This record gives sequence, structure tokens and C-alpha cells, in this order.
Amino acid sequence: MPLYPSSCDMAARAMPSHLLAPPPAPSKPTCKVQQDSVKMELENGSLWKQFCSVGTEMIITKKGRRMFPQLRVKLSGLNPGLRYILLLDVVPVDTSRYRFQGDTWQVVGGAEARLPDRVFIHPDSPATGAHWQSRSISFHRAKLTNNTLDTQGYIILHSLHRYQPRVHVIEARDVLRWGGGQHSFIFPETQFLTVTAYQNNKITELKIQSNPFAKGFREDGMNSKRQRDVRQKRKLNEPLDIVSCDPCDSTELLSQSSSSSPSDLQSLALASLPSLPPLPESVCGYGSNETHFQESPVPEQQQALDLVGQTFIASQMADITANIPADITNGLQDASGNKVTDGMMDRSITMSLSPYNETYPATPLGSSSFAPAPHPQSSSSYRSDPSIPQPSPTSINYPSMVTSDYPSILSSSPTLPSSTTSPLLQQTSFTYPTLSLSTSSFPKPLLSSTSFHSIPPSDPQQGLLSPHTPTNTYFPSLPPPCCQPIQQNGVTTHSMLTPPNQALQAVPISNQTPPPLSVFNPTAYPYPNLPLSNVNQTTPPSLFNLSIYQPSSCSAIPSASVPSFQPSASSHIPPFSLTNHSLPPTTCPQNQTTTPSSYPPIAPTEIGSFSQFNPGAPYLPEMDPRSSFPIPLRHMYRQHQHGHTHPQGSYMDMSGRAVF
DNA sequence: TCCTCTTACACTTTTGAACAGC
DNA sequence: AGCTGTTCAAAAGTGTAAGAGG
Repeated sequence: MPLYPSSCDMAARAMPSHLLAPPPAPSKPTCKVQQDSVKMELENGSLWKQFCSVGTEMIITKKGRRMFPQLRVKLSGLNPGLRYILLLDVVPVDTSRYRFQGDTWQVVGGAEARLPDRVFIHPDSPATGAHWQSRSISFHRAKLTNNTLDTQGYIILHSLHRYQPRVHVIEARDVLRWGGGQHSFIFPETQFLTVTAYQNNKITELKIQSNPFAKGFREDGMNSKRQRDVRQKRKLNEPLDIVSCDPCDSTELLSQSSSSSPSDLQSLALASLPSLPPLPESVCGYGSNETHFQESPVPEQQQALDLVGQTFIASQMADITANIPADITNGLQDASGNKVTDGMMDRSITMSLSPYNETYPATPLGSSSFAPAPHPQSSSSYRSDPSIPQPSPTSINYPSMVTSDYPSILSSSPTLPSSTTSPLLQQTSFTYPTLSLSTSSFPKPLLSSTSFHSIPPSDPQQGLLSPHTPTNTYFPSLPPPCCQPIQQNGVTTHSMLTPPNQALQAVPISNQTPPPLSVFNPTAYPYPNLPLSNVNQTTPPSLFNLSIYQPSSCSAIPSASVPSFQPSASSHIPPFSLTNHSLPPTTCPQNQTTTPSSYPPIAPTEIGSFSQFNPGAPYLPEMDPRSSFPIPLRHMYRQHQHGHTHPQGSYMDMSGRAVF
């Protein structure tokens, strides 16, 4: 089956795949997808902005915690026929550690050593552009943890640090060979601080009001403070006075209410407040204010399309699937140990946001810079407030972070394109998981420090992880008062005050540039046939150094003696290991020879694949482990159709290993 | 003593298996 | 036999509060 849509197929087939570096220009206009036409909107942007205005906090736990609000995006501009992989990663915004003091977050020191980067692979991946564009894409299954020894593959973060999620869109073919079509997006309003317990009561209130799982903690919920007090009192008094503690006695509740604590009253007050000022959206061009929280039924047409798309995927998966050990292929499990069988359907939840109109003067991101306005759907825009200290460009002082020797699949470096050297190409050693202190030739930040979404670039001139003492104590990289598209090195980024008529869905970190994607088949997909100098000049930042490796079942990879990863221009990179769940265990492709010296040290058993239930794929029944009989197709189909079965998503660690 | 983190808890939502009916 | 809809228990996802640990 073709790797390209039929209309482009001939061009693609015209030459051996290993010579497709970069891929041939589409022969027909219909094939052409403008790189910069890919757009991403944050669907629940208004919710994010509410949190952002207060200072978003994300709980991280050892067992992993989901993010709330969840990242829900809408994609457009993709080639409907091409397959794409969507990834989520989270990178530090700065090199500071924070503490919540006096109702504000303050920098209290330098960041802890950077943790291994991990990437959440959207469970629908790979899927066609049509698939991605036909629905909202939610990363709600991604989990954050503070467990540095986490084996589930969750995204590991430090507590009390500030992070920025990123979404990456990659053409699946890029996984196999050099080509264009990588897109990375950040939404500044999705920055958050990690905590193990909420620090800001306003965030707690907002979470409780917004998150369905926390419904019980709402004023009218069974787990509200009032109710908990009632329960506690009943517990204490039960042996003595049962009658007065009747939970059904409304007078009891009222009396409890009247004597509620100040914080309780505050909660009530908060809940009764008018809505949060409608956050400025239109001016920023942050897409529509649409809040598609409600799940909408998939039209039949769409289902048919899905079927076609998934068939396409399945067939192509067979094409690109590398050998996966049977135990992996058949035993894919999600992080919870459940079998991954289904593509994730978007299961939006209806967010009933309670009015929230309090102004939080000391909020990190300059909440007061949001003009009050009706919530939440009205258009709004970011407005700079002169009274709010804005980060001075010079106040953002980013110590260098490891990069060149830090083998991330997505270059964890939040830096932006380099005009010098592709970090991928710089990687000369594989130091995972130890941070390398090498600061050599780290790409310079693309964006000026005035960009509100500036992410800590690494500056070779500065010390690594040195204590950060910004002059701007609160959130050093606040949105600047002026937000204009920033063009540099051919990459356009946007800032907050993009003219209203300018569609600004996300901050594209990189596009239009040859990806530093590094997923190669040792022989079939050698490193792009580009002169290194060219690469250096054109390679964007180390945004995406994706390295996905072949399972060792493909023989020749001596797992025990895997040498350092040396992604030099001549390096051979193992092929991407993708498989479809309904595919039988694969065998080593004939054209795959291995070059052990190019393989990173991966434990073969950790190499996995991600899959999805694919009703359109050739049906190879999943085997019931108990009965050894195939699980009825109808069951799988129904689960898919009803969205009852959801893969938990997959994760990759920094070396590109998929973690299940 | 303070700060941070962990854990148990009670609640809500989600998931998926079983079942009945067509 | 296959499909649809309902029910229900288990699992998973929430914030809270108490307590541990540095």
C-alpha cells in the first residue's frame, strides 16, 4: 500500500524510498499542502485562559495525574490523505523553581536538573489528515507524574516548576525518512506550574467548578465542605445524637451552612460571582471561542470516512511496520494495563463553568491584563496593562540547559530554531538519563526574548542550570505588551496582539523547515542526503528530534551492546516501529539491515508500538488470553463505535522508546 | 516550625461486560 | 447471528485533610 495518497503515489514510488530525502515535490497541486497552512486551535482556550489568568496549577502525583484543563485542539490545513502522528510533550518554561507566597508565585531558586523527556503519543496516531481534522483532538489521557522512576511512561515533571505543553504534528512518512511537514505548536495560555497540592485557592475553586470529576466538591455536591462537615459531625455525634445529624434534614444543612468557615463563604462568593472577564481572544486571533466540550455524535458520513481512513492507515501500517515481537504486538497494553484496542474518540465533557469574575491582581500571567468581559464565549483579546510589570527582555535570563548531548526524541529544548546546527546532528553521545553539561553549539533562540511565549533558550554563554534570579519575579516570561508575528529564520511565530483579523490558532514553533526528525531505517532510510552545511543552515530548532527505534526482535540489534547514539549526518537510524493491533506479529523487513553502532541503548523489551482498533483494517481477530479464542469482531466494533474502548495513549521516552 | 509530599478517603465519571430485545 | 440499547459493577479521576518527612 502506498505511503502517499493515490494522487501523489506515483511520484513517491518513482524513486526508491531511501532516496526520498527530502521527499519529492508533489507532482500535482492537489497533493500540495502548504507547510504553513497547518493550523491548530485550542478548542477550550477560554477555559485555559481562565486558569491562566489565575495561574494554572497542575497536580502531579506518583501514580500520574491527568491535566485539567485538558489540551483540546483542532487541526486544519493537513493533507486529508496523508497520515500524521500527534505528540504532546511538556517542556520547562524557565530554569526557576517557584513557591507560592503571599498569593503569588515567586521564584525561589534554580530549577532542578532536567528530567528525561517523555512524549505522549496521541492514541489515534497515526491517522490521516482527514481523521485529525474531522474532530477535536484531546490529549486528556496524558498523565503527569513527579515520579522520576516512573515506568508507566508518564511525563515526568518537577514539582513547583513551570512548564509549557507542546503539540507536534508529524507526517508519518517523516518518521521513515527525511521530509517536510513537521509542525509544533504551543499555546501560551496552557503554561502551568506543577504542584503536589494546590496552592492557590482560586485555582482549586476553578478546578472544582470546571472539572466534572470534582463535582462532588461543589457547593451542592456531596463532597462539599459543608457536607463533609456534616458527615464529620455526624460521625462524632452519631452515638449521642443521631436525630440532629440527619443528612436529609435541610435545616441541618442550613445551620451548617450558616456556620461555615470563611473559606466556605468565600467559595460561595466565588461561585456567585459573574463570569471571568472574557478573555481576549479575537485580538490574539486565538481562533474561535468555540468551546466544543460537548461530544457530538459522529455522522455516518464521518464514520464512513473514518473507516476509509483507518483502512488506509492499516494498510500503510503494514507497509511501514517494523518487526515487533509477538508479545508486544499482541500484548499492547496501556499504562493501566488495559489492552489497547481502540482509537480514541474524542469524548468531550461538558464544562459548565460557573461564573468567575474575580480579578486576581497578583496572578502570575498578569491576570489583570485581561479586560473584564462576559464569559466565556465572547470575543476578547489580550490587552497589555502598563501597570503590570512586563518582563523585560533582559530580565529573562535563561541559563543553558542541556541539549546537544541530551538525547530527546523531541528535542526537549524549548529553544527555537537554530540557524547554526541541528541539535540532532550535534548529538555525539547518548547520555540518557544523565544530563550532560555540554553547552556546546546549542542553538540560539529563534525568538527574541520579548516574545511572550519565549521558552528558555539555552545560551552557551551562560551556566547550566545556574540559579535563576530574574528581575521579574513573577513568571519571567510574561506576555509582552505587544504581540506581533515574529519572523525569523523563516519561521513565523505569533504573539498576543496579533491583529484581530489574523488567524492565530497557536504559536507554531516550527514549520516550513526540514525537520530534525531523526527516525531512520539503517539502510532503507539513511540520513537525508543533504550536505551537512545545508542542514545546519536550514534546520530548525531542536524541536523535534524524534528517534524511534526498532525492536530488537529484528535481530541484528544486539541489545546488550548497543553503542552510543551518534546521529551524525551519516548515522543510520533504526526504523520507526509502528504496528497495528490487528496486524500479526511482523517479521523483519527484508531491506532492514542493522548498523549496531547507530543504535541507542535500548532495552529491547521496552520497545513497543502503539496501535488502535481499526474497524477498517483487515480483521485479524484479537485473541482472548483466557480462552485463546478470537474476541468477536462485533465486540470490538461496538466498542469502537460507542467509543467505549479507549487506548490510554502511548508514551515515548526521550530515546524514542514507546512505553506502555 | 515550616514546607513539601504522600496517602486514605469520599465522591463522580468513565469504562466495559453482561444481558435482553429486536 | 448480528445489532442495539440498558444496566451495573469496577476502575479511574477528582480535591481534601491528615500526617509524614526533611
